[in-house]
Amino acid sequence: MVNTTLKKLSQVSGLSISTISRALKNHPDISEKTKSLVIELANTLDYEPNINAVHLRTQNNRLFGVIVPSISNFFHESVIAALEEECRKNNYTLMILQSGDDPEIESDNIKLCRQNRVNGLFACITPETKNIESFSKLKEVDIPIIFFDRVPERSDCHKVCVADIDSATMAANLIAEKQKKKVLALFGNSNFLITKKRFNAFTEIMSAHNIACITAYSSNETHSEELTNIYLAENPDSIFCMTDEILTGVMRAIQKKQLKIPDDISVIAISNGYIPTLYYPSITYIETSGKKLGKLAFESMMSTISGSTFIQDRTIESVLVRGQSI
Amino acid sequence: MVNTTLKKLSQVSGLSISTISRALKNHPDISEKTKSLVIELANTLDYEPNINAVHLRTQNNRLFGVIVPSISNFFHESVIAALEEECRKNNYTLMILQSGDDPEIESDNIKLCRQNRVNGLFACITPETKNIESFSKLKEVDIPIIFFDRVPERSDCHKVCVADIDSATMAANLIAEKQKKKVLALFGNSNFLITKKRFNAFTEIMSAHNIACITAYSSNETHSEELTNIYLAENPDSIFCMTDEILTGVMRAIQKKQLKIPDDISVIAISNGYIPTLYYPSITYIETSGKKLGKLAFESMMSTISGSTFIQDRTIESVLVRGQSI
DNA sequence: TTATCAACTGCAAACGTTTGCGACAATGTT
DNA sequence: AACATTGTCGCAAACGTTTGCAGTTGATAA
Repeated sequence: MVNTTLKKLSQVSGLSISTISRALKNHPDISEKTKSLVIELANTLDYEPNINAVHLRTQNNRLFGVIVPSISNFFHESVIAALEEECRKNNYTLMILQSGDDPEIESDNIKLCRQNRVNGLFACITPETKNIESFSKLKEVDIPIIFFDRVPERSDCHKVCVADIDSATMAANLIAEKQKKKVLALFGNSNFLITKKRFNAFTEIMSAHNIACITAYSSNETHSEELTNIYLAENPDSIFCMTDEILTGVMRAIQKKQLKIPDDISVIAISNGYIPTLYYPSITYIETSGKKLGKLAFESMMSTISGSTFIQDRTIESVLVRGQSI
Repeated sequence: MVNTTLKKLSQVSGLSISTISRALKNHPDISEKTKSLVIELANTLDYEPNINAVHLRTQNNRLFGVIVPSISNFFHESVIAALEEECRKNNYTLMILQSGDDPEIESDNIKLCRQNRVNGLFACITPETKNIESFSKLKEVDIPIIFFDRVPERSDCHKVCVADIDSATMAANLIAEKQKKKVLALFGNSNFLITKKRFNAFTEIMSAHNIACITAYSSNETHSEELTNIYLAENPDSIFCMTDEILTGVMRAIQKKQLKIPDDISVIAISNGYIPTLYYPSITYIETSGKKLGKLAFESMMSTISGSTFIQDRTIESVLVRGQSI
């Protein structure tokens, strides 16, 4: 069966297309009698407006795009979930795109956003995104972009990030407070601005408290496990994990060696919150909430869309969630 | 700046809109000289076709929808990832929708699919979806639906599922093979067909081997943990977990009680594969691959779209992934 | 010269909506 | 009786494409 259109409703009812259209959107020009008649007819014929035609005509898609490296990631998942919820509330649609951390796919995705005439884009850039030229094309056509989590370094764009320095500082301070003497600190991809900032903040506090600090970078689970095995030889009394991936690697190494947490070794992480609860004793972590980030990013989008020329640069504050691992 | 359109390209170049359109899609009617001229112009003006107009005109959106309860789920995540990859390869777009297991949102999502004139829908229904009336409306307008994972019981619809009986059977057989005497078996939502089938298959094998079997249903982590604590009093020598959520609950209980796996107790699960590897010793599990399911669902979609009237009813076979937990 | 042909390009309709404007009848006002 | 007002409704253009068909060239053949 072919789709019902306004034209069909018009033919069946004998009313004009414009009357049908107005009746369905409760326009004051149309009499109540006609309205109810049209609405009933539309229901029996299962009319659904063709959204392409609507958008073409109104030039407003009520559509946002979001580009993440992968939806298979606790943090980005929760960001998307939050964005989705807000979109639903505000009657927007969300187009979810995955870049796979590939700049080429990323630029394809941006093209898709342009073709779809999105009203705005939320973007978490890939590590390799050096220039944001493909993004600037969006700006040329007045499509606002809210960068989140991994953002460009330049200052002339909207950003919503988790606390970079703060979260590292909180973890470091807790380690100092607990009188730890030697910490193994594992950081994520060293290309990211956030990693650099956290690294500096963390190591600074360590040296301020005269705590020995072994540092290394790792961006996946297996590598983290290897690193842990290597540096465990130096007998650290605590381990700091900057990401969930690092945490799982570290935990595998610890479990294999049958070390007791927190007696043999303490663990503290920065996390979105799910992974740390899987272990026993549960891992103490600094929560960087994707939900909050999503909500804030959406707010920023709405305010720039409604005309604010203010450059949004906002930060989610982190909170310490105490487990028994330190 | 406003978007570049064919009309603008036409005005700038002095060529007609139709020539522009044809030149951009390499139509043989247009001379090479004109083509390269137009293409260059389009590039400098950053032309991107308005996809709404294209779809409206061509009546083909190259768009699929997928409805999942939530993308925050290991299994559905991997299904989506697979679908997305196939879509990209075949030049389709994927519209990802979350129902939150709420039938009302589900039906809103279906409406969205209709409004967007999707070419097909992949759907994982909510536990409460009793009648599939809202889905049948899609069928009326010739939008094919491939149900996956959680599917309606009726036989007149396309389905792609993970092995229900097989996976339970494999787990049960391994338990028997390892000479276990008393097993605690935790199953998921008892409303689901898949749970019933697995329950029956599992318990049947247990009784065939004279293995004592304590069974219970649970659909979240906390509840599973409680159940485990309760039934651990009956000293089972092994635990079967039908889902990842159950597994994490069970593991928390086990870790709290400091039980040694597999000496004190054995564990076996049905899982998508990520969670079992987090623990040490790693958990033996029956893998139900979301990736494979996604690929198969896409295949089914393509074949029904290209005219096959055959009712697709396909199953992903499970494979045993041996850890050290049994 | 005229007819024929190929190569190239433009006209105009159509996809399904929304919406400014005008038409028309019925009613109220002077 | 003439006019203004109000309540309903339809006409037609526009959004940005695609595409069947026809038109315009210039060259070649008769």
